[in-house]
Amino acid sequence: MTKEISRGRGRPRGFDADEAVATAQRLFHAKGYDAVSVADLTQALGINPPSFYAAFGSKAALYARILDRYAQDGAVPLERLLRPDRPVAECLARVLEEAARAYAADAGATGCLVLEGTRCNDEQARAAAGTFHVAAQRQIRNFIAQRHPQDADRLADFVSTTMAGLSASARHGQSLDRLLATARLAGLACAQAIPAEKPRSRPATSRIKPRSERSD
Amino acid sequence: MTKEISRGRGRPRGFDADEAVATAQRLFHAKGYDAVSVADLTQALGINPPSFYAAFGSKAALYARILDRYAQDGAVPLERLLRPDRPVAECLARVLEEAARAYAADAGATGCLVLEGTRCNDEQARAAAGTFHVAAQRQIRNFIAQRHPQDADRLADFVSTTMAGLSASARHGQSLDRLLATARLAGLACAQAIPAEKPRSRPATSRIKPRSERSD
DNA sequence: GTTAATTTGTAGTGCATCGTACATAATTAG
DNA sequence: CTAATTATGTACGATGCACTACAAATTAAC
Repeated sequence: MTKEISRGRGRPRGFDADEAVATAQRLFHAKGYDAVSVADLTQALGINPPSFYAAFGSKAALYARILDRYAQDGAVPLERLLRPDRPVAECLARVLEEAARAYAADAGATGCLVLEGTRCNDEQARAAAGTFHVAAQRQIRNFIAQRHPQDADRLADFVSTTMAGLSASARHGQSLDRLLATARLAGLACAQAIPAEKPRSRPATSRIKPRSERSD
Repeated sequence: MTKEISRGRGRPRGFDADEAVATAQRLFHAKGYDAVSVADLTQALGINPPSFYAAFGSKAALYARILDRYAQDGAVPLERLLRPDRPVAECLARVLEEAARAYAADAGATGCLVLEGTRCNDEQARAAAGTFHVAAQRQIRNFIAQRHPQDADRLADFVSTTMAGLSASARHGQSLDRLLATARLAGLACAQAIPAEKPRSRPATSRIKPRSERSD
């Protein structure tokens, strides 16, 4: 019903913008922001520079749009994993495990798009990625603080730093198995650091986590 | 006595090469390989491009020379920290702690020069940094394998990944205190992962580590 | 059909990059 | 003093970068 809203008067666009964003996301994720030139993008999209700038404004603006898309779809789904009805340590372990999976999911686009973006040399792109990064850090910190306020800072730092390490090691070519082993070891460290939630290191009920939310 | 060896016949060099390397190291460490242009270097050194290329060959060659210097002086001294006469877990914890200190030592040049160099966009520079990175990884792995061969792979991965995370978090602006807290938590995880070396989590002899090797 | 609006393709602008040609300066060997 | 050798300064080359001016093309509105 709302299909004709975007059908303005002029010449219709010769390519699909959403599809182009997905293609560009793959490129940015695979090579990093700096290593992708506008020429690379226009060639991959089969368009010319004026079409690119008319559609997306600039390379940095397209990148910001892609970060939004990534935070909703491809990233680690913090909202689903940080559950108030589960032990904090278990949730953090799941976050680290899912990060390992996400960062190794595509062999041609390893690591975290946001975390790697915080290292690029373009100021706008770096700021855009940084916004998502600090938002994720704060989300983790606030989740911990609700039940373990005294340990929130250092545990959130540990989780964030471990995620950054996982992203780096994924970029260095480590396999999913190796990343998962590291994530699980870090998850155990989280459990050890939380003092009195579950006195035993393993959950006494031996409840099996449902696999419905697994990404693979 | 060996001062005249380099005194060839021609016009003497108008600047000190070693001093220039140190200056360039600061620049590369502060801004990253890609963000430092030859113009930045020549300006910082007070020389012109021909002098730069005559002395160092190329930007990548100078960077390789700097990596050598860094591996000897500024990096985490693995040879001193991985001691056969101390528990493996204690040594790994020391490595992580010293990494945190080194990565936050200079507020204007945070992170690890090698680890950050593995992410740059120049193929030569990336390969040079990668060589030092894999050498350090193997050194850690071999150290663990001498006494705990079954846990060497996953523990070495955990330590390497944590160091990469510490470097990233240092670049993100985390203070030394926060990095140290993360490093210590990861160090405890190492101790937990090693099965039967020291059954208690704290060394029973309560032996105080000598401070002679501390860098600060 | 005419006009307004939007996209497209060609070509190019301005800028930064790494690296160099060439003449000149400064030093030593003979 | 002369010649050989090395470093320097000026200026430039070649390439890649993000981005755009402009006219032609394609559509909807009237």
